[in-house]
Amino acid sequence: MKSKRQQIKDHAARLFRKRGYKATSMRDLAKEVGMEAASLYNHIQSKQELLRELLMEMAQLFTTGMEEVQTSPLGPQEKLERLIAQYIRFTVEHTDAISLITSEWVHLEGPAKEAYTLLRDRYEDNFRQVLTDCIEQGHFREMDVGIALFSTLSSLRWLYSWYSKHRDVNPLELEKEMTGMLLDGLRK
Amino acid sequence: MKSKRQQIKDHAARLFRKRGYKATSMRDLAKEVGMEAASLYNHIQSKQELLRELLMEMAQLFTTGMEEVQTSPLGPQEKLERLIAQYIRFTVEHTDAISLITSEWVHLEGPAKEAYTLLRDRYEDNFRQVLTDCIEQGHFREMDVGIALFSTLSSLRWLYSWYSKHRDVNPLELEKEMTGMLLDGLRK
DNA sequence: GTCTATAAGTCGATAGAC
DNA sequence: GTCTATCGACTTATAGAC
Repeated sequence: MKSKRQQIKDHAARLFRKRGYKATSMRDLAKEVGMEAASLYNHIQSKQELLRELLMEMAQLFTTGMEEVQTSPLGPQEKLERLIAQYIRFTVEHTDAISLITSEWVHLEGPAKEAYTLLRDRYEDNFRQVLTDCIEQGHFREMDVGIALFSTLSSLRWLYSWYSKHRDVNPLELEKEMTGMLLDGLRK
Repeated sequence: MKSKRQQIKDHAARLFRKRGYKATSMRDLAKEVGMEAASLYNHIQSKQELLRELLMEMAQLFTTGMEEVQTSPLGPQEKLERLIAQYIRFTVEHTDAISLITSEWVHLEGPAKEAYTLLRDRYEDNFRQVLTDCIEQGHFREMDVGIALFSTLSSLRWLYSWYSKHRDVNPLELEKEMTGMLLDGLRK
């Protein structure tokens, strides 16, 4: 049985994804949970706290995941494949909360915003390093690493919007298709 | 010399991109333009009108662009390359307004929302058909067209966020890199 | 722990002087 | 065409009864 606090967070993640943080009122959220807006405050401190916790939990997920891959004895190409598979798994398991890391983080206030962007930038730096290693090993084309990183992460970041409309797809099949797309492109 | 109305729209596009439609107040916008909020209403009807016009202009741009490609005598692969190049050109020329088509369209109200999503869905259907033709011609791998479409458009849709931080890049170089990424992937 | 009532502030938009 | 002043609705959050 989920705590009422967790139920509120789950509904908040879903509403923030569908309408955005600013366009979701505490009255909207309360209605979804099945109580009055004032009652929410017996379980949470503020609307901002909901956004902060949801985003920080996802940032922590990615940080831990990156550490696991980085400390593994795998080669760069296997690390990249592992990172892609990991991103897809996170998206399947936390579709609503994952969606917030793409756009809603801009509504973080105070020190939380800096803490969040620090973790995000660190993740991207590590991801970029894996791509650089892949190129240096000679298995990947000589390319602009910045564009390759942006293009790869864009596909992964927007997977949630596709997945939320195709929840029936087999995650393993999705992983195979996405990895093929990113590594080998569209062309035969 | 740009009309004051156009100046307001340009500033609105930039603020909507940076903070989002809901988080941008008419007082914010007025300050950027250099007047009081009430004075904006001598040039525009409403905040919603700003979003509607910005989005509909972009939708029209893509609709016309797709018609040009579809009625051309090119083969499917050349059509795809043309569509990618076109998307990149639109992003370079209208970075702020283009950004809105990715996420801010959800804040459209009334019939405009349906009119917008109709144009968007039609564009995506045509794009999907080009991909399908590419596969049937045998030049492309056998793959899930839905995932290929989503992945390709994700990279293109998020180009604006990368480009707004790298305005110095040569658009032709960008086009070459992006096309290579999408068609041939990361791997050599 | 949930409710009603409300505080305190912001929002989009308008009225009317100049 | 720009301003000041303001309306009415909506916002997050709190106070206090039960």
